[in-house]
Amino acid sequence: MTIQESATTSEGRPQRADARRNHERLVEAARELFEEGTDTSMEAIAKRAGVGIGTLYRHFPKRIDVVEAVYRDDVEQVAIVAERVVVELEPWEAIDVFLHAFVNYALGKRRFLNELREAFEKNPELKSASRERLDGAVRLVLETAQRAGVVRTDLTSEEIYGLVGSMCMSALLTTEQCDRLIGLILDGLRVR
Amino acid sequence: MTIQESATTSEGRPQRADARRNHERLVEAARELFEEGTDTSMEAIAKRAGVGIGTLYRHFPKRIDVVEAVYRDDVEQVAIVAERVVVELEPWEAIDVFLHAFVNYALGKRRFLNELREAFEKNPELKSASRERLDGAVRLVLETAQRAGVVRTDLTSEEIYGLVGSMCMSALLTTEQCDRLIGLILDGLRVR
Amino acid sequence: MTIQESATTSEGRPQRADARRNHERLVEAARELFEEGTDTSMEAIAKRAGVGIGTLYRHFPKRIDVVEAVYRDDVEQVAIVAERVVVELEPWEAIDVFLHAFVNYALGKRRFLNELREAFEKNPELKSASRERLDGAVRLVLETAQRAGVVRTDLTSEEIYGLVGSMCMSALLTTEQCDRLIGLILDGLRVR
Amino acid sequence: MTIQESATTSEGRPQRADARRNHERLVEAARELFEEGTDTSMEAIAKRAGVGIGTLYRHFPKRIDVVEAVYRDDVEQVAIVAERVVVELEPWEAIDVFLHAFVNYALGKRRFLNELREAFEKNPELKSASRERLDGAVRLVLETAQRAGVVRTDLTSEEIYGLVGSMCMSALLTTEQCDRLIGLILDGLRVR
DNA sequence: TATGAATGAGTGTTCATTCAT
DNA sequence: TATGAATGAACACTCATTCAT
Repeated sequence: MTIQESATTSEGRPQRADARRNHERLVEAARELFEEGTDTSMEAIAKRAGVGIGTLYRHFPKRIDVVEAVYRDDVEQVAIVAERVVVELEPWEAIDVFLHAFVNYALGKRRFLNELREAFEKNPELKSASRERLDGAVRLVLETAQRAGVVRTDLTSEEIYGLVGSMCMSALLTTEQCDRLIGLILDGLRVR
Repeated sequence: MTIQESATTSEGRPQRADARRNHERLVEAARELFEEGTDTSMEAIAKRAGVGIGTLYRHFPKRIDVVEAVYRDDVEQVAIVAERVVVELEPWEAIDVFLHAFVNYALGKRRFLNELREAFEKNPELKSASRERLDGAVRLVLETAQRAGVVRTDLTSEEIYGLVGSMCMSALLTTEQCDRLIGLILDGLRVR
Repeated sequence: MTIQESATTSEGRPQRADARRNHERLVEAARELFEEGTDTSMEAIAKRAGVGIGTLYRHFPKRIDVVEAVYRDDVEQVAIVAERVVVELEPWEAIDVFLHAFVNYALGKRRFLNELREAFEKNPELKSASRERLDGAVRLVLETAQRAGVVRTDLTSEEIYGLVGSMCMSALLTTEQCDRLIGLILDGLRVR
Repeated sequence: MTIQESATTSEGRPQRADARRNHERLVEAARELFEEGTDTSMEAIAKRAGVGIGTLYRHFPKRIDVVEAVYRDDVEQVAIVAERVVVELEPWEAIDVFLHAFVNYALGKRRFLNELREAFEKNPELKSASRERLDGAVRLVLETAQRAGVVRTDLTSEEIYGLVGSMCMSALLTTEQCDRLIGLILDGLRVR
């Protein structure tokens, strides 16, 4: 499901098949553990990925590099969903499905926020790049719906993204409350 | 600004002046460090408060007790601001000032979220109690403005609270963006 | 049951009734906690005795002073039992009752051994004095029985005392095994 | 002197030469410190073994695991002595040498008792297994001597073991007294 | 190259002891 | 005098990171 599936990359990322395999496994393992929230040590990540701690460090020299890799992959996956719903579903259905997917997805990041903030501070490029990618995804879905006349036009993707995304991050709302609020937002968006 | 200023409390909180002083200092030190986000060890809190580590532990036997104390105090302060603006300012000004105060305030909690979530899990009473207090504060301001006819009546305090509060928690929004979004929300609330 | 019941002591021990009362309470509380074995902090002792930690330190400036006081009191109590059985019971019954009492008593000291050893090292007088007192007690019972012709005469009190006392201290024997072994020893002692 | 000298073990103990070396060093260091009795912190054990604290924890995740390892090794060594004297010495000499060795050995455990008791409570298997091993060792020596007709036959290994072993544990007996008492016991055992 | 053993600074927490009230 | 608040050294234990095999 990830996007970097080519065997070689310009920046010299893993060539050998097993190395690439390990890279993916590690990101996946880290994602799962970050979502579970507890005991996310480097050791635990390596173990869950089924490799030695040394191998983890070969791929990601610092802990924060793991955080960054997970987040880049996360963003990529959301963007891919956007691209998919736009071509596969009706405009309104697309935005409905996308927002709920986005919410469900984002909810898994709650425990990950402090690490993420740190990653942003150390590497501002990460923030701007993923920001753009996410904005693009939301805009893609939103503007398609707006062009089809099913969604209000006085809202920017950034505003939607800000409200929805941040809402999901709150420690104060339950999953159910988030879903209900999304319903409210969708109601507000719809042209009747 | 805190509310418990009487020399004795019914629940048996510290009576001795120096003990009360230390208690306040510790909460204050903890709040500052939680806002700064990094290096929030018990040692650091005690040091910033200017007391020995043992004193910190006498007041708060577990780390999570510090988190809880800071949060309770936080909630109290927000509620107090609500009560103050309602009597001191015009209805619309009150809601405007309150929401911006709330936002500025909540922004300081960003780094504090994971700890807070853990505290909620360990002590559900903390969540419900502070939830009620906050809801009450927001409702006080909102309903006053609604009765004065300056704010739409089709919104509940809970919705306001949910949107605003969670927005502030996002790692993805800058302080400036939050302030701008608050402006948008206020615009949406106003009866014109 | 303790022996120092006079209101004044040559060495300047507590004069005031409440102080003496506290002293006794503290020793009693400490004994109970040492037997239970866990969490025998100075704080816990003071609490169980119903006094403040400061009061504990007024009576016993160092932790080891509590250990010493408990042990002196222990020895005294055993000696008193010896003196009592000798006058109140038949010779054989006396030794039988005494040894079982001694065993039951000594079993409570198991968790106390390391502290005791330390006390001996810091204050050799404690060891020799209590040693003498205990030896005297055992000898009193033993020799009375020997003179009455119901117990073998080729054993010294020291040997009895060594075997029985140390047996009780073992981590390796259960209470039941200790009782059984005492039976064996009594069998061996008896003149038939 | 230890028994596990093969490079690999069935249960997955450390394979790497340096790891095995460290394991042994750590047990040895811990034994020495437990015998000395004071200041037996994990830090002190690691230091004495010449490794970092992390290495100690890699080998023994909890303090009690060190206690257990030391005790298992202790028991093993005593058993090995028994097996050796039985084949290398005359029956009476064997029992004489063995008991004195046992005593000297056990005396080193005095300061170790409370830790040991805790280990027994947490892991009853430890108690039963080592108990069996020790009983077997004593029985081996005793029965060999009994079959050779040099020792009384009306004593079980358990009784010997109970008396001798526990005697050594006493805080109240000096090393010399223990040796003397062993002499007495040997006298009592001998068939004349 | 992959592995996992080694490292040690850092963390939460305890507790004997001191001292202000 | 009795109280309990304050102190800080010490402890068991964790984990990111380095390095030998």
